[in-house]
Amino acid sequence: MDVTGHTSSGNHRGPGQEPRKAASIRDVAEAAGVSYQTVSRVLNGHPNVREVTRNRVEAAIETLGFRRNATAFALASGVTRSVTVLTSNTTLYGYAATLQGLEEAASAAGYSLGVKVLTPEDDLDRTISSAAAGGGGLMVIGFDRLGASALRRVPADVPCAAVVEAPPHGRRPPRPAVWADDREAARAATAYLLQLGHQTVHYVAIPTSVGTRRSEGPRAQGWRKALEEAGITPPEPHGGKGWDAQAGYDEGEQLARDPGVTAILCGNDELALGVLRALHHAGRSVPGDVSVIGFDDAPHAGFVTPALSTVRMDFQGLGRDAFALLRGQLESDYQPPARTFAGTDLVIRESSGVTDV
Amino acid sequence: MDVTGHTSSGNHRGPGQEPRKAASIRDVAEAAGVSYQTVSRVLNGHPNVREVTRNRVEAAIETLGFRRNATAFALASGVTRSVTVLTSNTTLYGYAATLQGLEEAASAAGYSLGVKVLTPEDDLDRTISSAAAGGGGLMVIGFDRLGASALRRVPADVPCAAVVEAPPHGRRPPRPAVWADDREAARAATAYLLQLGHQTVHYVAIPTSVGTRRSEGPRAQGWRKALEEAGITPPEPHGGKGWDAQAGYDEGEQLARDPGVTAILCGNDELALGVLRALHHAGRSVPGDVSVIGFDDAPHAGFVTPALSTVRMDFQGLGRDAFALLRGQLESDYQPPARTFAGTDLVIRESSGVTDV
DNA sequence: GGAGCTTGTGTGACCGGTCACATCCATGCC
DNA sequence: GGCATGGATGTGACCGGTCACACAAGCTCC
Repeated sequence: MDVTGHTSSGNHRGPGQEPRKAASIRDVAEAAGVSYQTVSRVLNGHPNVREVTRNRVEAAIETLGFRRNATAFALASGVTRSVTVLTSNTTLYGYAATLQGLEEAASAAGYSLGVKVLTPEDDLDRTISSAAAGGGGLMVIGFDRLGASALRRVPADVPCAAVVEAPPHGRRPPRPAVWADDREAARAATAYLLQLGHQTVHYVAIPTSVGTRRSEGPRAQGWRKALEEAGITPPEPHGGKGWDAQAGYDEGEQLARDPGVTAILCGNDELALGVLRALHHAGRSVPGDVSVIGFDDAPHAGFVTPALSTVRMDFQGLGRDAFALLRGQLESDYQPPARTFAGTDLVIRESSGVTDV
Repeated sequence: MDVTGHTSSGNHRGPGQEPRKAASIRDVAEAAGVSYQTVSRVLNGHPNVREVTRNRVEAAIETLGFRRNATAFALASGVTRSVTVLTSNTTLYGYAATLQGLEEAASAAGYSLGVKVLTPEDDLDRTISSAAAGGGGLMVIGFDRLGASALRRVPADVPCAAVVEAPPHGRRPPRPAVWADDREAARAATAYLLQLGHQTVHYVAIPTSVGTRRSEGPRAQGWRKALEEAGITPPEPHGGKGWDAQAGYDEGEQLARDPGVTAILCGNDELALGVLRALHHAGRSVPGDVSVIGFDDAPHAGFVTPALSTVRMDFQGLGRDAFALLRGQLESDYQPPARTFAGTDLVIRESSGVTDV
């Protein structure tokens, strides 16, 4: 079945009507019989305008359908109130949720939000430069290599804040940034699985922002640390090439073949879903034969069967905090809250349990 | 477990360095020993500039770290090349995918993209007005009531295009718009279920952009039509209050209690996931006892168990086409492609099957 | 050798707002 | 009555670019 859709592309402009230019404050001024400066005063709510004058101007604004030109305003006043988000992805849950937090915060502060999706093909420097030319600040979602390298390339004179993967101990990101402690979260999740009685825990990695080895991301580090603390030699991590369920399925097929695999930590819930599916196909029950824990707590995680145990992340909080950090650079009198955001949270559902072995 | 995160908010400005203003073309001109106009010519690749002069200017641009002020450019040239998307949601699959298509198209055409999330609380007219003040066009995602009413309120002189629910037969949306024929898609999906041997098909609705009755959306209409064509009186539709899995679960619990329910069409995949979960809890097997079909083909639909049969929608194509429609209004010499986009596609996986009855 | 064209470059006005300052007028006060 | 005060309004410059046009120098051509 392939049903074609429709498009309605009517030119919704009357036949005789000219696409006449938008009214400026001077047009309004003329219509109201005042100077353009008075119109400006009315627009900005300046107190020293007589009641009658104000009314006359407001009437003129109404009849002419005047809207203040934001471009001219920005140029003349030097106030931009806009930020652009640089991200390599907008649909994956972690990114989308961060973006949402960013948007909420920006909107609440009266900022407009631009979004620029980074692709490996385009010239990063050019992209950044044109995004920065807008005048406002830059926000970078640096969960992956593309985002991280974009962050590194932002010129020093451009206001910028980022949300990133937890940086290696003692190392600071190139710009003001916020992050969640997913290293510790991964450690705790792994420790929990060991405590359940599993001999070891396998890891299916997400791509990471740092290095090329898939074992280097903070989640992988936390997993490794938990194993080492328990005196277990970490097995070779899987994955690291993709974020989606298909990637998880591919890795899951391999893992399912190994009877020694009884516990799997996944870098995100999509991967976990794929792993779950592969285990199901291989006839291995979850959590009976294998425990699986995801990461991020995507909206559907609790509704698949078996319901996915996972680590909840406060992506929206991350977005909000990162925006506050940027705002602190943009407005000299704004003090970004120093609070650390709400952290991570291990949520146990059905996909993890005591091993049968 | 509650691990707090960190924020690194260092002021990455050296102690002695002034936050000195960005260089303008006149600064560059002075540094290169030419007039500002010559700098402008170099920036715009004007041919009539001597090789040596060009090099000198480019060197000055490099040393001063000059970036052309996009605001001033927009004001002076009258070219904006930016569009703002008005949407009530950014994370739900259909919205996110549409947004992605929009962004791709905008980016490819050299436009920057703004996003403004609509909430029931904020003043629509004010929001629209401030979004339109940017100068560029407006794109509205009108899948729901909020989006649809925003679309209706966009002033006639503001360039605008939308992606909407399929409008009622013969009716046109208030602005140039694109849509998928989900009415027909729902009809086909329902007909397929009937053909499998089900006596009737129940419907769990998504909220819709039109009217208040949950039966009025195009998907509901298609479902109803298929039943009527088969001489079956449509049962009362369920849902219509939410988009997410929890809403689906709530409706699924009710449906699970009714042994007469053997086939369920859901307004989206999230709802279907919730329904699946509720059926599972009630001990009714899918597709053995009940067939379930979703809508949208979200990324995880194929990886849940049982894999979800669903209707694939080309949201990205919708986004691209809507952008082309807007671009046609913004650039007088740009002719939007008249092609109808790729349509919907019923994808059968595991959650639908022949009834046991 | 000057008219006429092309090439390279500079000047002034303008886009649509804001800001600093000047002006006009009505008060209040001594 | 003279003067400081302050409210209401207007004027000119400016933000950082672009555009239209002027103009000088070099070249061709008759």
